[in-house]
Amino acid sequence: MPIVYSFFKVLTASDTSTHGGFSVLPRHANECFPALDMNQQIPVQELIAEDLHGREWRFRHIFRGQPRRHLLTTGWSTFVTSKRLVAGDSFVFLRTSQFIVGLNKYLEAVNKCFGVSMRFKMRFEEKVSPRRSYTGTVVGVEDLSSQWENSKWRSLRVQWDEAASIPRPERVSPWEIEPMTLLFGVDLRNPSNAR
Amino acid sequence: MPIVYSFFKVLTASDTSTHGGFSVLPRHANECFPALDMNQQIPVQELIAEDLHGREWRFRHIFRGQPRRHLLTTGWSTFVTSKRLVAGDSFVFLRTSQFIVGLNKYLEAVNKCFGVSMRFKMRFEEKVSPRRSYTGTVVGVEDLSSQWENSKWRSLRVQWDEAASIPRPERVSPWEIEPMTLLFGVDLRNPSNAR
DNA sequence: TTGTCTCCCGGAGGGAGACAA
DNA sequence: TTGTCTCCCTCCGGGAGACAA
Repeated sequence: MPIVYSFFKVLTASDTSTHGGFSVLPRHANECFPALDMNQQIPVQELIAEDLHGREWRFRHIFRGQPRRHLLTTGWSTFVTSKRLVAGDSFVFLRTSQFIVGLNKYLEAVNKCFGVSMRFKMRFEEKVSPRRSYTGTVVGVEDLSSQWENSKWRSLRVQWDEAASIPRPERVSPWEIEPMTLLFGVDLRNPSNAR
Repeated sequence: MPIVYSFFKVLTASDTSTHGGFSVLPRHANECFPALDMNQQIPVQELIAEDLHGREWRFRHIFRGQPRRHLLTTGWSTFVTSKRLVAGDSFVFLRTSQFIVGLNKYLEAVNKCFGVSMRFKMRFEEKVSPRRSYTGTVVGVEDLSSQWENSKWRSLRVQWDEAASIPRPERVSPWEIEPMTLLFGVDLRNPSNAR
């Protein structure tokens, strides 16, 4: 499982003030940001981040001040006003991770209410398989682990229709699959039926 | 019928620019604004106006410049940005008038769709009558005049339940009255029934 | 180490008269 | 007469190091 680099900080009054930017703890910057070129007198780079809605945010990441520290300056204040952040709010930074799912994607998936015996289709990347998608049936809905009750993460036990040469999971998350419409037992999207 | 003082102007580029205010034609200012104290070197006063949503707007009305002219300065630019006015838009100024009805009040009233035989209640001002409200029935829905087709103005012909010592109109506008709920013929709001 | 303060400077914009159509 | 221009000056706020907890 890949390591997830992330940090989290409760915003201070200075972080959310109109005068200046956001100060980053050195450990956080080292772990989570691309390395700065420390040969420069004042090391600077542009960071591009994405929020859970898929919107892009650009921040100037600079290492300056006496003593030296990591700061996010240009771009930070528009982020603060746009998100209406105030001192005391929390700021979470992640690079990408499989545990992060777009909010809309998640809400859509949860709305579909997958249940036992429901038919579904799941896409695979082209690099992984020559076929784009495989079909199957939900055969169980249960927590993956008692440690994470009511988590939707890999909550669906599935049975695949056909054998395949590529490895496919026995459990999937609702946002990984698409439900298929059934009408009187005839699967309208099944390729064996005329379209 | 009272005289309605009003003016109307197509906004110029200067009126909507960020630099400066709104210039008022002298005739308009004389007819529609309270008179300025012309003994002052630079006559100034504050105008308080209300939009159709009932929201209050304050403008500084000043008579200055070479040659002298009437201007609305402080408060005008927030009005422009808030209403998203641009050059070419029209600006209408009225003092109060019985023909001006709040937008929400109007929309609500139109939504109620008054029809013949509907029961209603109408409030009167305390100065006019010791009773606060009288009930009646709508007996006709028609244009007040063929000159103003589909106007809701006094479009409802009504019959009052009881005689009263005060003069009451034979025709009312939808926004002047309130519909009363009827259930199996029992008027739930009629004072003669227990509440 | 890191939050706050203060200073500096540039841009936005209000408010004034100049000026011209 | 009245729309536009330009100038002036204030205010806001980003961005820097100073400083202290």
